[in-house]
Amino acid sequence: MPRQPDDPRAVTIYDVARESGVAASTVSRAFSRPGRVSPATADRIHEAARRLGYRANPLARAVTTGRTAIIGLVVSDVTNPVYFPVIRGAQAAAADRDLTVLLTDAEESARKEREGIDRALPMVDGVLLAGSRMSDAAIRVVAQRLPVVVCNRAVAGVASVVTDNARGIRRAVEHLGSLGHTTVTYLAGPEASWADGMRWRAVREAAHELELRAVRVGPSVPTVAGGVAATDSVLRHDPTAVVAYNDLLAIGLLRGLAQAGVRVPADVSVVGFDNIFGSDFCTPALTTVAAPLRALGTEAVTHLAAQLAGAAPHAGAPIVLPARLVIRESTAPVRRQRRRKSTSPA
Amino acid sequence: MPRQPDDPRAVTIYDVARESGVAASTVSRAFSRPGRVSPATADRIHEAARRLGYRANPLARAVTTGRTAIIGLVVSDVTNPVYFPVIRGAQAAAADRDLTVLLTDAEESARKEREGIDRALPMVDGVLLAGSRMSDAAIRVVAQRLPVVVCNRAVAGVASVVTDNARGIRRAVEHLGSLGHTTVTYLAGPEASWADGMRWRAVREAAHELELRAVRVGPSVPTVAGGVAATDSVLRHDPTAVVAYNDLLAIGLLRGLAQAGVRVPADVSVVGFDNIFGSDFCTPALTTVAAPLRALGTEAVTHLAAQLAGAAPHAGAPIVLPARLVIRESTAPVRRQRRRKSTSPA
DNA sequence: GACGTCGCGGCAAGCGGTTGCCACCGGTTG
DNA sequence: CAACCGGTGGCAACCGCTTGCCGCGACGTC
Repeated sequence: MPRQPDDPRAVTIYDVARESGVAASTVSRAFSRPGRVSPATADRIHEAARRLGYRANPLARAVTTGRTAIIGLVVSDVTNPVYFPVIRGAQAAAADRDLTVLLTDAEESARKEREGIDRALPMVDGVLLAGSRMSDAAIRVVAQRLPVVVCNRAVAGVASVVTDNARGIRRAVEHLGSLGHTTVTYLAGPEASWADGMRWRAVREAAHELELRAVRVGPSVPTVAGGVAATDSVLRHDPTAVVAYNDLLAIGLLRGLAQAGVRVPADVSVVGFDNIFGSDFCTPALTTVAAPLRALGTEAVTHLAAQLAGAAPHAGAPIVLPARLVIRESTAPVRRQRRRKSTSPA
Repeated sequence: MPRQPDDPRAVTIYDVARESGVAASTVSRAFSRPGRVSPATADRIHEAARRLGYRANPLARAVTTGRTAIIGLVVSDVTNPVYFPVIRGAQAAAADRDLTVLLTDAEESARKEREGIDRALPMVDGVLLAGSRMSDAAIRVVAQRLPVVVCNRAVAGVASVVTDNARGIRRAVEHLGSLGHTTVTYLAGPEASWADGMRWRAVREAAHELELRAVRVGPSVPTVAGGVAATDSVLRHDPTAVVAYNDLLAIGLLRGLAQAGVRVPADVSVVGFDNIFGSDFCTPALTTVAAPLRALGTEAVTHLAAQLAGAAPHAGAPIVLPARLVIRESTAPVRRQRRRKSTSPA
């Protein structure tokens, strides 16, 4: 690699070394091993570095230390608004620790996810799985190669941080109960989703305790379109209150319901989960369980960073973050009569 | 760096070399210089590599070649839904070319943007600026260090890909005109925004040609909250039709208008710009100029990749991508009487 | 049969940092 | 006064991969 004269290569420790009259190793130490060189020399070196505009080449560093200070963030679908706050939180927390985030979008495809991970794996120090299509086993495989933290999912042996699904759902069901609803219909998300399982279970348990009836419809793809599509099956159960797996689904349902001429919340109450962008300005504004999305991101990075620093993986029970119920306009007291075709005259 | 026995270092070209009985350099060539080694040896090497599970270390490669195959993607705010499709498009196009995307969120702060770029710069081959808070000059500085493509902004001397603001706005104004509106009110976005300038100018020109009156109110921060906040100033102009700088603003305005008791579209028509997630399910569903968001991302990456491959920067006129008008429910024929305080009893 | 040509593989010098080890130095300590 | 010691800085080997250059043998040509 002949160094052309017109190739303004970045300045290296060697340049700084020459400039400040010390050996390259000393320059290196001045930066990465504070205290190892005398204050006087350190000053001289830093001064020279400043003058020359020296910036350590993270790649060269990485090749020796094996650490890149990059963490991978895998999302199943960048286009899904739930991830925005998560990404932001992760990004911010990473920046605080001088880590860089490498985002990988799986585009809802297991193959793309695999490819993305393969591409990223060799250059990251750790991985944050925020919504992964991979199997637990596959995740565990990755986890034994490098630190991994998963979001909103529990994988045995891997650190994870999750929303308090149970409490959140519990609040929602209580809310519905207090409005006089006697049965709550759960509109399920994807079969394979850990969170879906948790939420449905929570619905059932809360309903049981509060002496309500719980019914489940689904599964369905957790998108607005999925919600629209699920409308018929939902209506078939003649519900007065439905709790959706997530906001996307709930918003779709809202739409489907409107098209079907069912009034929300007059005829049926709807509550979502996540409190995503848009859940406040859809019509009616969605009552929803607000997941601590941003916190999920920051918390996950915090734990990942701890692992990078050598801490034990904290692979026991997931770290759970509190959710809260945001009551808006899609829930209301149950009507007396059953809606639609209920021939009973009141 | 003593290699501990319990340190399962990744397998290197040396391992593969030993396994297949050739020199490391041959292994290297077998991978990065197809045709340079005989088919027979290449096979042997690939076979050995497969057996050993060899994966090239991109960092080590980067340190010699100076190319990382990573491109930086800077967004002013990951939380802004406009970026989702852009990110996805960029990501997908990058993956096609075996490039990896390093996302940097500026969190709407120039300082954070600077920091993010500084962190990313040394390890990326090129940068995609999709919404940058930086000055043209600052961008040019970056651009002379490495390939840069900007989105939705024109910076002299830097390649850029933009939405056809003029045509898009033109369609919107025509639409409004055909509905009988005689004046269109433009709710401006941020002062410093290039796109805002383009859009306002386009409104004015289109209005002029169609013999409509154009008025401008703003600037305002381009968020839902900003839209809500701008409601009063908008109403002060007693508008019948407003086109907002973007959907976020439009959605906020919709909300503010609703609170103020102004009916959309009966009393005033509203059109947004971008066609972001949510613009279809807000109430009323927003008529908006659909920006080719995903295409912006893919196109930008395409051009960046071309530059990486040595192509000239195409720094002339921006590449412009077509927009189209999506007519939904927030626009309608103008009412006869003026709204609000029009004491006419209707 | 001597000589170019060409294909293929190896050697070794990097790329920019990091780090184990050692040498040197001024100051303590016995 | 010698042995010792902690603080500093330099030397040189490496990290994993790329690549310029060379050599070797097979083949083609006059």
